[in-house]
Amino acid sequence: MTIASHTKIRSPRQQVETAIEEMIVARSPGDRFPPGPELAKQLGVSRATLREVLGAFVERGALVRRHGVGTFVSSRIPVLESGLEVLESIDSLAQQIGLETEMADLEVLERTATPLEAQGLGTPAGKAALPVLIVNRVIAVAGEPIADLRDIVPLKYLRKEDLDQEFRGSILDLFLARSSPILSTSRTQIMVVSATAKFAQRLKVPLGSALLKLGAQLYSYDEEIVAYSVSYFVPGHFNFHVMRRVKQI
Amino acid sequence: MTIASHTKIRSPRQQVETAIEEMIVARSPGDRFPPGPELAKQLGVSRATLREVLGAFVERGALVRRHGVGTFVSSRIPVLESGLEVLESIDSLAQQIGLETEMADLEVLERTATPLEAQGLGTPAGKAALPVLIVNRVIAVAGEPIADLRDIVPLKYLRKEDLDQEFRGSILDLFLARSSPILSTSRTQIMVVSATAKFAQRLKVPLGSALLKLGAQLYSYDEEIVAYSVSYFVPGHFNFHVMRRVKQI
DNA sequence: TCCTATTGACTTGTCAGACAACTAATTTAT
DNA sequence: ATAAATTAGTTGTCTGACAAGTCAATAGGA
Repeated sequence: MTIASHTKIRSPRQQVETAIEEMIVARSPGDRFPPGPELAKQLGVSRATLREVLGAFVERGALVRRHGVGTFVSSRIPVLESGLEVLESIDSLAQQIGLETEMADLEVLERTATPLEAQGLGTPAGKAALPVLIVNRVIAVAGEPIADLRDIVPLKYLRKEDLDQEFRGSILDLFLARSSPILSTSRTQIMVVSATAKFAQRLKVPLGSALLKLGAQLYSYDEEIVAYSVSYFVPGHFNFHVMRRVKQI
Repeated sequence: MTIASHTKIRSPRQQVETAIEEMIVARSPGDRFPPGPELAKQLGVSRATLREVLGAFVERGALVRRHGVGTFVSSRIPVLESGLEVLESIDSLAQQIGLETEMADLEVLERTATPLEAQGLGTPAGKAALPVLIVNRVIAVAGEPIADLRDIVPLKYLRKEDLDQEFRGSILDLFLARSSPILSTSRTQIMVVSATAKFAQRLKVPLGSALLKLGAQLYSYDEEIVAYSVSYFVPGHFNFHVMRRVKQI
């Protein structure tokens, strides 16, 4: 048994993924990519592996491949990975566009989940009461509230003690930093609601004004729901968008 | 030169794609997929091609692959392809869940685009006036309005004469049926607005109530914007959701 | 008996090299 | 000049093989 190095072992696939991503951001929309065989050699990887990775970027809409012609950077992506299809914390989103966020009204408590919360966590109804950690807070920029976030996490995955003084308000970032549980995807429902008295007060908006509500189940790599989060956004501060592919017939 | 058959030539990739899709819907979440080599032989295709297609489904979150273990149907997809990441017309969406839709207040006109519309179509400002076709209508179910749709299409791609008596209200479906232009993706902005007097009247909702607004650029295969559409949805009739992948660090 | 290695079968991940299919520009023939 | 044929370059697909990971069964030691 050799002494394990502390550098993470990254599979060829992962290496190529980040390399391609860097190549894309370094190029302008419409630019040509090096031909497959050449790029594969350059990255020290087989063409098959390279093709699998390129295919993923095509699927995401970042690259366009044309049979017999070439591979090109898509001309319709202003900034890579800024859409809703990638799950990132509000903090890192704000950081990318150079915003300083503040956290207000933080509230952390442990209790049993309400039926609605249990449903959001995918627990079959009628089961024993599920103990959860509730993290509630308001995100503000320059003193102006822009979002109200509530995370519901089964105690199995996170306890009150795990939140140290440095807690910046993002359960997602916490999980990613601990790398346990390992996260994979999130299923996010998109809704609109009118501000109730409670939210009107917390977000400093008129009663009954329109809010964007996102409800998200966070899935671990082994397909467990590790968190259910509900967010309310004040319009105008974030630009959410989604790349949708057309269902060919 | 042989006489061309009227059956569309489908590449191995496309054939495998539909085959896999059928396999997924025929299975239950968590079910095991046949091992790669076996499935490849069964579909009459090489394992490399199969892997590329499977990778696309993994990227979409419909399948999960585990090194050394197997490939499984994702347990987090209730119905395949019902999320926002796939662009389908309201009609086909409604049809899938067994709803009969009606079209009301249809309005079709040709004029030049307003600056805002031109911007939505990606035309550089200050250019010559862009002639467009405007298609406006309300979608209703059982007499109850659920959405207000407006499509803005440059006359280059669609003229008033192209809309026959059978026009069902969906520009998307029309383009798909004509298969010209060939569509690829759509970039959709997600917003919330309060109903103005105009929309309150058209959608029969209280003035100032919350509406979900989607603004979408429709891209052709050669990356031209062929339509800009703005939709207003009355809450509660559609469940929009998005699968978001977690950005690993 | 119980616990711990080891083995082996199975599956996905990666590799190498080759050829087919397609596109666009160039060249040739009419 | 126009149209057809050629050619170079690129993506699409195929074949067969081996590496790497997982898991259960088995053998060995306490």
